[in-house]
Amino acid sequence: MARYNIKDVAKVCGVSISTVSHALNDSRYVKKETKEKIFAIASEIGYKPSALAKGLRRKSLNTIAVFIPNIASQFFSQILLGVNKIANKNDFHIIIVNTFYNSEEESRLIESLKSQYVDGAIFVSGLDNRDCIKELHKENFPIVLVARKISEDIPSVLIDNFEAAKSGVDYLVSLGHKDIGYVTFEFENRSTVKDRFEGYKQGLVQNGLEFSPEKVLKIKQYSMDEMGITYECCKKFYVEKKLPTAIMTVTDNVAAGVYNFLKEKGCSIPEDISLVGFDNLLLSAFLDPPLTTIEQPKEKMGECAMEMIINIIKNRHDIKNNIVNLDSKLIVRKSAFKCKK
Amino acid sequence: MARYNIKDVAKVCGVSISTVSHALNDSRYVKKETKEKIFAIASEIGYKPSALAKGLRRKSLNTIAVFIPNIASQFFSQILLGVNKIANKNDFHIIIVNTFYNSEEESRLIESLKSQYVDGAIFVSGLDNRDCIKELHKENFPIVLVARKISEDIPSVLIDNFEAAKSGVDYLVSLGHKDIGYVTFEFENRSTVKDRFEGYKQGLVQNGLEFSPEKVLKIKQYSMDEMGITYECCKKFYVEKKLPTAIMTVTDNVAAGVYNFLKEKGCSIPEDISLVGFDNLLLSAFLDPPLTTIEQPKEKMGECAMEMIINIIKNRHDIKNNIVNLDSKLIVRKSAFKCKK
DNA sequence: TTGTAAGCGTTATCAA
DNA sequence: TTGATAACGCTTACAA
Repeated sequence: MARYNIKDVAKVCGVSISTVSHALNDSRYVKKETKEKIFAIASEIGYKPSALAKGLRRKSLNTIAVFIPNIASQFFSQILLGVNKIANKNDFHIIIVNTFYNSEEESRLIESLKSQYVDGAIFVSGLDNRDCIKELHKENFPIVLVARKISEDIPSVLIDNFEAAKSGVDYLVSLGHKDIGYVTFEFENRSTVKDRFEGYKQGLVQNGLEFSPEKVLKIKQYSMDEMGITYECCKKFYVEKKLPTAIMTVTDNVAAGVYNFLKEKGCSIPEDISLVGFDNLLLSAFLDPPLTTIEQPKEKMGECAMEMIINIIKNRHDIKNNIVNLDSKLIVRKSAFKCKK
Repeated sequence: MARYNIKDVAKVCGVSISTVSHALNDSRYVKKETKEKIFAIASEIGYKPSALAKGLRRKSLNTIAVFIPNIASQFFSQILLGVNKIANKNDFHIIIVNTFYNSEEESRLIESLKSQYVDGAIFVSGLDNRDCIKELHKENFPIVLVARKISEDIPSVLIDNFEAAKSGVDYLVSLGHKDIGYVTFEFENRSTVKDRFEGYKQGLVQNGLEFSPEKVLKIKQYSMDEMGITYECCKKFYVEKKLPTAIMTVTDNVAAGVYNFLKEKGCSIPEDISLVGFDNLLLSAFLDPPLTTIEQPKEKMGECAMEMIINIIKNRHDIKNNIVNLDSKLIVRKSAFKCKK
C-alpha cells in the first residue's frame, strides 16, 4: 500500500499543495480547469488524504466513543446498529468501549479516552451516580446518554419508562388480573429500572389495586446471564409463595428466566399465569408462547443519540432539547390472557 | 478540556521535549531523578500524549477495522466480544464496519479504509470471492479472516465445519435415525456453509445411508431475519413432502424457524421429529425444548483473530500458521431423541 | 546524560 | 487566482 500524499498530487498537477487542499475541500475558489485536473489526477493515482494528519491539524478525527455494558447483548447491539447507521452517513467512526457494568472499568476507560482522539462519547445504560461523566459534561466534552439518566442538563435519549410500565399494568388489568407480580433488577442508581418499577406501582394504584412489596422480586444483577439468575432467584423467591395470576418483568431476558421457572413447575403460560416483558428483544418472539412485551425503539434510540452528538459537536445543538423521549408501545403476543379467577 | 502537550511538560520540568518523550516512552536512558520528576509532573497536570500526533508520526494508531455482516446478530457480537477483549489488553482500538452481507458496500468500505488510519482489518464471515480482499492481502496489508475462507495463504480462524456437521449426523444415526433432512443457506461463495453441507452428506454415506438432494432445503438468504425466512421456506418446501425423522440445520436461527413451522403443524419435538442446530447461539437454550446443537467457540475465535493480527502487525507472524482450526463440539440438549420408527 | 531540529500529512494564515 | 509557510503534537536521528 504505497500511499501518495498531497505533495505528490501537487507535483503532478504543477500547483502548490494549498491549491490541492483547497480544491479537494472546496474551501476557497480554485479555477475550474485547475480543480478538474486536481480531481482527475487525485483519483487516477488513488490519492486518499490521511485522516490522521487531517485529524491532527483539525483536532478532530470524527470519531465517537460508545460506552456500552455488553456488545453481545441484544438490546445494546440493536442500539449500536442505529448509532452506526447515522455515523456512517455522516462520515463518523465509532469505537466501542465495553464496560460490563463495571464502574471502575468505565472510569478507567473514560480516563484513557482523554488521551485519545475522540470527539465525543455516547454512554448507553449503566449506573446513574457517575461523577466522572458529570465532570466530562462540565468540561464541555460532548456526551449523550442513552437509556440512562444522570441529570436533566445532560443530553439523553430515553423512553418514558414510567408510562410504559404503567401501560403494561393497564393491559393486564383490562384482562381481569388483580394479582400482579413484578420481577426487576435492583435499582439503586438505575433510574430507568426504577422508573419502570414506579410505573408498575402507580399502575396498580390507579387501577384501584393495592401495591404489595411482597409481590416484587428484586434481582441482584451480578452476572450477564440475566435469564439464568432470574431462574435461580425465582426458585428461591416463590418457594412457598402463592404465584400471582400475572407477572410483569423489567426486561424480556428476565421474562425468559421466569418462563423456564414456570415451565419446570408445570405452570402453563398464559393459561395459569400471564406474563408481560419489556424491551421487545428478538428472543421474545422465539419464546413459547411468544411474549407480550413493551417495545423500546432500540435502533431509533441509537440513531437519535448519534444525531444529537453530531449536532453538539458541530455546535448546532438546541440547548432546550436536552432530554429526548421516544415512543414505546405494547406489543401484544400470546403470553398474557384473560384472568380465569 | 484544556489539554496540555509535551511542550508544557518540558517547560515545567525544565528539560527538552525529547527528554520528556524518551522518559515517558522509556526509549533511551534518562537520569533517574529527571525521569521521576517528569512522571510526577505529567501525572500532576494530567498530561496525556495525543494519540493522534503519535499516530501521525508512527504511521499507526493501533486501530483495527472489523468487518462484520451485522453487529446485532448473536453470532457476530459474540465474536466481537473476543476481538474486543484482546484489543483492550493490547491497547488497540477497533472500529466496526457493518456490511449487511452486501459485497458492494464491503468494497466501498474497504476503499474508504485506505484513507483511514487503521493498521489492519478483520473480516468476519461474508462471501468467498472477494478480489478486493485478496488484493489487500497482496499489498501486504494485515488481514485476518474469521469464519470465512478465501484462500489458503490468507490467515483465517475457523472451525472444521465439515467434521462438525458430520459429527451431528453421527449423533442422529446413533439415536436410530435413518431419514435425516438438512436445512441450509445457499452456499455459492460460502465455503463455511458448504463445508457443513458436505459434512452432512459424508456423514450419511459413512453411516451407510443414502444422500438424497430432495431432503435438502436450500434457503436464499435475502434478509437478516433468518428465522422468518426459514419459516416461510419450510411452509413451501414441506407442503406435500413427508417429513424426515430428523433435521439438521446450518445454524440455530434456522432451527428456530423450523421449530415455529413444526409447532404450527402440530409436530412435537423431539417426539415426532428430532432437530440438531449449529453455532450454539444463546437462543438455542431458550427454545422449547432446548436445542441440541454444535458449539462454535465464538468468543475464542474473536480472541484468536485479534491475537493473530497483532502478531502480523508486529511482524511476529509465524507464516506456517495461516489457518487456525479451533475445536467445536456437540452440545446435547433436548431436541433430539431416539427414533421411534 | 541531554538538547536541537527534521519530519509525519494536513489545514489555514498571510501575502502576492 | 494562487503560493509559502507555520502549525498541529509527537518521535527520533544526530549532535553535544
